[in-house]
Amino acid sequence: MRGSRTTTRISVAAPTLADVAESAGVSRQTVSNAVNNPDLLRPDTLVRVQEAIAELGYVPNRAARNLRTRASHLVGLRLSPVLEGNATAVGDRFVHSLVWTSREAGYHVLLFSGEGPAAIDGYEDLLRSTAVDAFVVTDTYLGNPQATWLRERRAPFVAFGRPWDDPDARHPWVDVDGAAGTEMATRHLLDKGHTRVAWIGWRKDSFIGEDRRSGWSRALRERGLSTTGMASRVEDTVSSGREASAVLLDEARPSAFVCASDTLAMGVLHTLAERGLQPGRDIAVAGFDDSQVAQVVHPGLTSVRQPLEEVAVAVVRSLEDLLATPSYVGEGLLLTPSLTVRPSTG
Amino acid sequence: MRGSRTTTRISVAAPTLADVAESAGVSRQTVSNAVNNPDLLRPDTLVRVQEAIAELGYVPNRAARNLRTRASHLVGLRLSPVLEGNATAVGDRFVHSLVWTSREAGYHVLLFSGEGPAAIDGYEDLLRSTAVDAFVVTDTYLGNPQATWLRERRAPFVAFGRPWDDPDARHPWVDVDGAAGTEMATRHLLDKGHTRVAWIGWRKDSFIGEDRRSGWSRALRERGLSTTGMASRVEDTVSSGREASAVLLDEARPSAFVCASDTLAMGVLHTLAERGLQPGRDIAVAGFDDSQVAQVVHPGLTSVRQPLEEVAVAVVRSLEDLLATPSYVGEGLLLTPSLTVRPSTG
DNA sequence: TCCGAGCTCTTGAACGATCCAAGCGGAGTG
DNA sequence: CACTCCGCTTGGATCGTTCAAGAGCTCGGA
Repeated sequence: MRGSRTTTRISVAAPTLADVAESAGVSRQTVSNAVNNPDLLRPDTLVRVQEAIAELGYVPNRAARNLRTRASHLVGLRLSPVLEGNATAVGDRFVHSLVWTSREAGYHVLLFSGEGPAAIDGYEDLLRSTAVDAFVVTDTYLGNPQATWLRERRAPFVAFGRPWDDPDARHPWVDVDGAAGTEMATRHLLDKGHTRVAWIGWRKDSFIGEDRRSGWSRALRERGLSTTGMASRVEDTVSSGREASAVLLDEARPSAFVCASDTLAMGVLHTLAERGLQPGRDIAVAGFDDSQVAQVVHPGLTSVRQPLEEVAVAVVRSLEDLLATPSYVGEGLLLTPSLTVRPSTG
Repeated sequence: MRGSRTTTRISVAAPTLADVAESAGVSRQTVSNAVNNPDLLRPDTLVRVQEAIAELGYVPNRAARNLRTRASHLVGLRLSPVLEGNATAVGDRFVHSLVWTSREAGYHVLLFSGEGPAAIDGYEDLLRSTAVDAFVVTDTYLGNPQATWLRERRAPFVAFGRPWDDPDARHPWVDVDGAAGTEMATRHLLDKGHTRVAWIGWRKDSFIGEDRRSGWSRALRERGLSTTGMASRVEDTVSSGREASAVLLDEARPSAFVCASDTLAMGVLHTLAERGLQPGRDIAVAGFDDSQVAQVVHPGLTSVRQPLEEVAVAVVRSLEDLLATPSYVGEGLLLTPSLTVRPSTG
C-alpha cells in the first residue's frame, strides 16, 4: 500500500492505519476499532490486528485523529509571569501534579503565556484553532478578566480557585480552604500556650488574603482572645513582612506570628535575626504554602500545605466530566490543607 | 457554504477556509495564501480576504493544518518529578523562559511526565504520533538514557546541558559554564580577603558537580592557594550540607564556603546558625542557582545565577534551525553565568 | 425453506487545511 | 495582431483518521 505509492523511498515513513490494515488483511476501520473499540472485534481478529500493529510499530497520527474527532486531548494552562523574590513555588508544584494526573486521564498539558490582553488572545487563539479541548485557570483573583472572558465565551475550563467575585458562577472549580489552614496554624500555636498571636497578611482587596485572615481571627475569638491591634496587611514581599513584624513586635508584643504566605513569614524571620531572637524558641512563626523555602530555611518553617496533588486530581476529574458532558453544570470543591510543623513553632 | 450543509443549525460552528473564501468571493487557496503567503496576493484582494477573515473571526484549524503540513508547532518538554526539600527552582524558571521565548517563535510547549522507562515511552509516543515537532531535554546527566535514545532515534531535540558522556555527540545543545560561575564566586571571596575557601559539592559521579568544583579549585590555585582538605563531596540535600560544613569547620577552619547548589549552601547556614555564627560577618557563604531560597533567606545568599532567559532564547533558536534544516548539524553553546552578591558574603 | 436479528467486517465519505498543476487574464514583444 | 510569459487564481487531490451506512455471514424460529 505504502510501498506501491513510493517505490524508491527507502526510509521508513510512519506506518498508517492502511498499512496495518493491509498487513493484517483487514480494513482500515477494523484496525481503527482494534485501537479504539476492541470489544467490537472477534478475538482472533483482534489478536491478528494487534500483532500487525506491534510489528509495524504503528501509532495513530494525532493530527488526523484530532481533525476527525474535533478533540486534541490537550488542556491549556497559562503560565503567569514569574515573580522573583517570592517564595511561591505553589504554581510550579501544581503544574507538576497536573501534568502527572492528566497523563493518567489521557491528556497532555499545553503551556502558553501572555499577560493582560495578550493573555486573552492566547486563550482565544488556542480555543478557536482547536489546539486545546479546555483550559485550567489558576489565578481567579478579583475581577480576573480571564475567568470572566472564558465564562462569557462558554469556553470549557476548570478553575483552581473560587469565583470570589461571583458566587453564582456556574463553572467547575477546585480550591483549598485557606481559612481552615490558617485556623489550624493558629490553633497549633494556641495549643502551644501562645496567647498573643499576630497576623501578617495581604491588603484588604485580596479575597484570598481576607479568607486566610478569617481563619486566624476565628481561632483567636474561639478562645476568647482579642484580635485588636494584632494584625497587619501589607504587600506580599519579604521586606514588607520584615517591616510589619518589626512594628508589631514593638507595639503589640506578640509571641507568635501567623502569615498569609511563606514570603511574609520569611520577612518575620529577618526581623527576628536582626534582633537576635530565635525562631521557635523566642518567637513562633508560621507561614503558608509550604514552599521550598519553608523546607530548607533554618530552623524549618511551620507552614500550611495545600494538597496540590488532590487539587490536580479533582481538576482533572472535573475536566473529564466537562468534556464528556457538554451541558455539564460546574460544581465547586473545597479541599482542606494540612499543617506541616517545623521547629519555627517550637 | 456551511449554511447549506446544516440548515437548521443555529449555533455558529467555527468558520472554515471555505466559508471565508465564499464570503470574500475568492477560492480557498487564495485565503490560504492570504494567511500564509500574503505576498502572493494583489493588495486589494488581500485586503478583501483579510476583512472577511476578521468579520467571520476565522482562525485556521490546527489539526487540519498539522495533518497536511506534518508539523504541530509544539515542542515537548519532560517534567522531571519534583524533588521536595531541594532548593532548585531552576527547572521552573527555565520552563517559564522557554514558554515565553517559544511563543515568539510560534511554538507552544507541551509538558509530559514519566520516569525511567516510562519517560522513554512518553518521548516515543509523542514523536510517533506526531504530537510534537521536537523535544527540549533538560537533564543530560551522565548516561542519561533519554538523550542516548533520542540521538539513536534521530529525533529532533535540543538539550539544555552538555553531552558530558559523549563529546562527539552531534546534537545542538546549550549549557551554562558552571565552572566559570564557581570561579567567579570563589574569586569574589578571595577578593574580599578570604584565603581559606572551602568547597561543598556533589558526589564524584556527577559531571556537573565536578565541573563546578573545577572552577573553585582553579580560582584557588590561580592565587597559589592549596585545595587540600578543603573540599567535601556529598548528596545534594540540606542535611548533607549541614554535616559537611560542620566537619569542614572543625577540621579545615575555612572562613568561606562555596557550594555546588543553594541547597548545600542552606545546609551551611544551618550549621552557622547552630553555632551562633553570622553568615557574611563570621563566615561567608556562596551558593549556586540563585533560587528563591537564596533571595528570601536571611541575610540573603550570594549565588551564581544561570542566564536562563538567554538559554531559552538559544534553545529556541537551535530548535528553529533544527526544524528548518533536517540535516542540521548541532552545535554547542556555552553561556556564562553571573554572580548575584548578597550579604552572605559580607 | 425463508426471514429477520445479530454480529463482524467493509466501504465511501468527511474532517479542514495545504500542495499541485492547470487555467485564465493582462502585459510585453516581434 | 498573434504569441509568449508572468502572476494570480482555480479545482482537485491529499494528509490519516473516524463516522455512517451497508454487506455478508451465522443462527434460531416460523
